Amino acid sequence: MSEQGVAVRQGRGRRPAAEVRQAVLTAAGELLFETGLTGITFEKVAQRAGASKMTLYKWWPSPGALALEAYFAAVKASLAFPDTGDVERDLTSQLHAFVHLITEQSGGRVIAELVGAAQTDPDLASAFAESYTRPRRQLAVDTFVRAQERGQIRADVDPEVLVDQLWGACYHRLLLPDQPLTLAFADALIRNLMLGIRGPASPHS
Amino acid sequence: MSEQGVAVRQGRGRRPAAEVRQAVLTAAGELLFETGLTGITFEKVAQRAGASKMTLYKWWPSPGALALEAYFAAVKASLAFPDTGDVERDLTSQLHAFVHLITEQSGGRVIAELVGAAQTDPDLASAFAESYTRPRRQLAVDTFVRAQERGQIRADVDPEVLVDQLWGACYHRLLLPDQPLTLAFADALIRNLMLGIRGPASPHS
DNA sequence: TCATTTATGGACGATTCGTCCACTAGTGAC
DNA sequence: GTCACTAGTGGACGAATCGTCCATAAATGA
Repeated sequence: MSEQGVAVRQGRGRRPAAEVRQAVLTAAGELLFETGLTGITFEKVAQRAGASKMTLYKWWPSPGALALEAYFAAVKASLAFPDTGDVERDLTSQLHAFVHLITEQSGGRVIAELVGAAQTDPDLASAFAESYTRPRRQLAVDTFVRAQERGQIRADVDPEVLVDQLWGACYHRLLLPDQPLTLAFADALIRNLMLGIRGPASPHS
Repeated sequence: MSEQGVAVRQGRGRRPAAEVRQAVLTAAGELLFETGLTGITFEKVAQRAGASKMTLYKWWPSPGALALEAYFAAVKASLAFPDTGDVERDLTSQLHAFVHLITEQSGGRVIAELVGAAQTDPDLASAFAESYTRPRRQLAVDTFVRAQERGQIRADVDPEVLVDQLWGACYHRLLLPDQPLTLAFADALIRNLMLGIRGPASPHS
């Protein structure tokens, strides 16, 4: 564990690349959780890491890219999905874990700010899609496909749509907050999809 | 970049407040759709509107707040929901309209950038929630409540959750793009919820 | 050992930001 | 209609930040 605060380093000349890289990522991660994405500038990170600004400009295309890498280096986001053979159970535990992640302290705020910054930074957007959105979607889709093969979910349902109706709904409450993001909400999401919401008076198709 | 749209105005002294306000909102709206939210700074807007920077600082707390107001002034977002007595039809037409809005040219980009900026600007966030998120959610919830009274949707379903599973899913594809945001997607959202996705081998009844 | 590579501290111009000023035209009371 | 008050205008200013560029010196690898 690194010391919180500014790492003052004296001396000119070269430092081992691996050492610098680690110091920069650590400093960026600390700043990210302390001050949010706004606190991430090459200048501040370089100062805290005891590194030269020029080095950061050389290694990362933008502060956002650095923040993204620092975030993943810091949380080592566990992407593992359970597979017990029961979709509903697997989805519940996975969604609960997700809700915990983005509800706890700065976890959700950091993700929200990264998503937010990606809206005006194409490079960050593609980096985020590549290293976060796409792999996570794929794991969820795989879960649905397995459930379809087991007959637990109708075969004519598009798994990609389900991802948006479960995780997307959670992101909605994170990014456009109005209603609370709770475990009960996650349960309701799954229940609505599994059982359907149609009432007795609804016209059949 | 060209000088298109710059309103050159000469003369010192005072101008009527209403005139200035209109000029500022118009200029901000143009800039918003031309260059995105990034193009909205007090300096640039003031120059284009032929207004003084100080006036803008006096009237709006931040460029984001100005952009938000300019956006609504520009699009006069129609919030009207149809009510034909058939939920599924009403939801479909409303979701289609929404998909059109955020799919067409800059409409979606502007909203995405506003939501994005709100992640790091608390003032903009609350303004956005107040004038956009909350009223829109309410209208959707009202639709669901009416449907429940008609027996078209089960009474034990939380309308707020449905909002996230329909509109939230669309925002998900807008803000964390990976899969296309189409009318067919909107239809699939509604179908999944109305019918349910459970297959014959699902362990729960 | 020694030539090469590369990070360091520091400094630089350019840009943008928020504030302040003197000036003057619009506004409203009388 | 007059006149004092209000409020927007152009311009300028310091502060802060950005991206870039040095000369220097430590690490690297042959």
